[in-house]
This record gives sequence, structure tokens and C-alpha cells, in this order.
Amino acid sequence: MAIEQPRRADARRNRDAVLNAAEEVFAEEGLDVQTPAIAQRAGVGVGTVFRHFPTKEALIEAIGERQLQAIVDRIERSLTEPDPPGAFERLMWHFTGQFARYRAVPRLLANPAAPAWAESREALYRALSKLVALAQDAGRMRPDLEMADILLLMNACAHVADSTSRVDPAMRKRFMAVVFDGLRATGGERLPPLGRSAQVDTWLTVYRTQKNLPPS
Amino acid sequence: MAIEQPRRADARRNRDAVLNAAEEVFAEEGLDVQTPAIAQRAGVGVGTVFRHFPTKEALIEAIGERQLQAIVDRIERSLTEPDPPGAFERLMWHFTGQFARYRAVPRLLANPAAPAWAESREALYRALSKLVALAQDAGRMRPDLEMADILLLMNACAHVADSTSRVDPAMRKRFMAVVFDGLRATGGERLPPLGRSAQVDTWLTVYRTQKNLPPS
DNA sequence: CTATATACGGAGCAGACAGTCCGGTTAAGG
DNA sequence: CCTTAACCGGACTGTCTGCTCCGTATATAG
Repeated sequence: MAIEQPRRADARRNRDAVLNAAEEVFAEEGLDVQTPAIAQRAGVGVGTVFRHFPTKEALIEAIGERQLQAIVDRIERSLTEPDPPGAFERLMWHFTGQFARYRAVPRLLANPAAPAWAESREALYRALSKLVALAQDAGRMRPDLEMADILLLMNACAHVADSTSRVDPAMRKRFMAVVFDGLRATGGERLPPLGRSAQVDTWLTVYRTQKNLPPS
Repeated sequence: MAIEQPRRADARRNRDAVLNAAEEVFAEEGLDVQTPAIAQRAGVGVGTVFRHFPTKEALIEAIGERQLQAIVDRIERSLTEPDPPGAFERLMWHFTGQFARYRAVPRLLANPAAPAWAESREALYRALSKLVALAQDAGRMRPDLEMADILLLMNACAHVADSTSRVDPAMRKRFMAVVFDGLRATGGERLPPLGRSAQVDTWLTVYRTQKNLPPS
């Protein structure tokens, strides 16, 4: 992560091969695949996989960081687009498309045990906040929505994308059309402001719950 | 299921105890709990659990059928309420509350391998269709929504209810407020009609995907 | 009350899966 | 070309979990 140790050429090559293979296989089969499948795709033995990544979880984290970084980049690019509300919707569409293809992304992003991600996650949070604020200022997103709502909504959309991916991609579009209309609507009752703690905690806790971890 | 075999009294008693214990434990801990936990709660040995339910899956199915029946009953009661759109929203609120307390329900309902459920599932589908049609006729739900959309929406709400249950129940309310506004909205683009196959298949396939089963 | 079919309990079995270990191989400096 | 430290492969181990098996207990019919 930090400093690239000078290693033997084959070691570096194999590390990359494992990383790429794992990314593909996880995308295709989900996070439950066994290590031999990854090793085979990478053209190495299981021992090699575990030498480079001490546990399977570590491998998952390594890929997750790649993905998270890509997402942050994508959000920051969205910030420069001329039409913020449209940019937000295109962004959500892009993400859910990603999630539909790579079913593991949401769970990857969820891992609260990866300290290396704290920074990237903060960046994501900041960039997305800005985009949402822009959309709200433009009057095309209800102003009572807070980040916790947006993150929960992304979570739900990711879930739907995953669910529909192998069935009928059109359903995802319909679902999101309904949600976007809801994001725009101002006729209904106003949502009360949230306390600070909900703001900060939702992102992580929503996912932590799914994994049945202690609240710690 | 069909005919109650005349068994020994203790056997019947134990069967019920296992069923009730499993319902509680699954609700509290999720579907991953091990059989000994269920057996202990029921005050019996693991052997007894597996005698009455040949596999863990069979036990899960048995509980699922109970739950499904309760849901159908609830929908049919909703049909008699004077205010259909309100009834629909109260219904969704009720379900997601159930899901939040009993995290396993959605997965239970999903099991496409349980032929005994075909009937109950049909009943659910019919009753819910009626309720949706009533709400649409009352003009408080966009008319371009079809059952596949509603089922997908229920799926998403169930997921959110599960996610937020142990964190901040208020978030579920906020999420559903947004969704309900979306269901009401008529300003956005109109959704095209779906083919018949999507109508029928969505309910099952959405869940089948989650379990990574073959499309069969 | 007795006989016996029925049911019970929980130690133990089998399969699955993450992770280890070591004899063989290879990159790369001298 | 030779040496050797670094690296590789995959058989093997430890563990976890659904499920079985059989000696013991008990409901119930006669």
C-alpha cells in the first residue's frame, strides 16, 4: 500500500495476477468463491494467493479499496458537470450498473474493519455531500434529505441492482425512476432534521448490521 | 402438512416447541444460527429437531409458510379498509416493521423450492394486486406501476428495514417517506407497460438471484 | 401391569473450506 | 555460470456445521 518493496519480478507479477483474477471471479460469482477458483484463474497455486494476502478478507479489502477509489474519482468528476441534479442521477445510475455487474462492491465498501479506507470513505462522503447540496440548491432535490438518507438510498439501490441484475435489468430502471421522483417530491410531509450522530454513523452501521457484527 | 398423523403426545408437543423456538431464534439471530441453539431453546436435543424436520431448510420452510399465511391474512384485511391508498401504506409499514423484527422473513418468502407455498403465494399476489388497483383508482398511486414494480419495492423496503432495524428505526421511516412520494408522483416520465413474463417472474426470480441458484 | 413401538438425547461423523508447510524451482547478483 | 535467497505449488491440517446413529427412556394399547 504505502511503499513498494523491491521484490522479485515474478512475485510482483503474481500479486497482480491474483488481484485481477480475484476481481473478475468475485464479480462473476460473488464473494463466496473458494480460493482455489481464484488461484486457478490467476494461474498460480493457493499458497501463492495466501502469501500475498494473508487472509481472504485481506484480498477482499485490497480489491475493495480499488473500487472505492474509482467511485470517489467518479463522484469528483460529477461535481464538474454543468447540471448537478442530472449529474446525481447519472451517478446513481452508473453505480447501480457497477453493482449489478460486480455484485460484491457494496459489501466491499461496507467493511468497517479496513482502516486504510477511512480516508477514501471520508473523501466519498465529502464529494457526495457537495453534489447533493448542489442538486438541492438547484431546487430539483427536496432539501430535507440528509446524507444519511442518501446513503441509505444508495444502499437500497445497490440491493435492487444486485437483485435484478440477472433477471431483468429494465426493472432496475423502473425502480430508480420511482425513487428519483421521490427524491424530487416536495408535496409530502417534511422530514425532520437528523442529529449529528445519525449523520455520521449510518453509512457504516447500516452495513455492519448486515454482517451481524457486534455494535462495538 | 396435509393430514395430521396420530402421533405420540410428546412428539407433537416437541414438534411445536421446536417450531416456536426456531421462529424466535431465527428472528433474534438470523437464519445462520446453529441447530443446537434452536434445540436448547426448545428444550430438546438436536436429534429431535432433525427427526421432525429432515433438514434445516425444511424447518425454515415450515416457519416461512406460517409467516406467509399471516401476511396474506393481513393483506386481505387491508382490502376491507375504507381508505385504500392509506391502507397500502399502512400495510407496507406493517410489513417492514415485521421484517425489521424478524429479519429472516424475506428470505423465507423467497424460497422457490417450496411447492406447498405456491398457493399462498398466489393468494398474496392476487390480494396485493387488488389493493394496488384500489389505490390507483383512488388516484393516489401512479397508474403505470405494475405488480413487478410493487414486489421489487417491497423487496427493497424489506432490505432497508433489515439494515436499519438495529441502528436507527427512524431511518426506515424517512426512506419509506421518500418511496411513498415516488409512488404518488405523476410528474416524471411514464413507465412503459411490462410484458406478462416480467409480471409473473419477478417475485420469484428476484429472490432466486440472491441465493445464487441456477435459473432453472 | 407389561410389552413394545415410538420417540428422545447428544456424542460423533462427514464434507466443506480457510489457511499452513515444506520440498522443489527460479530470479538475479557476483 | 553458479549460488542462494526468494518464491512457488498443492497436499495437508484444523475447524466449523449440518446431520446421523443407537442406546436409553417413555407413551400407550391390551
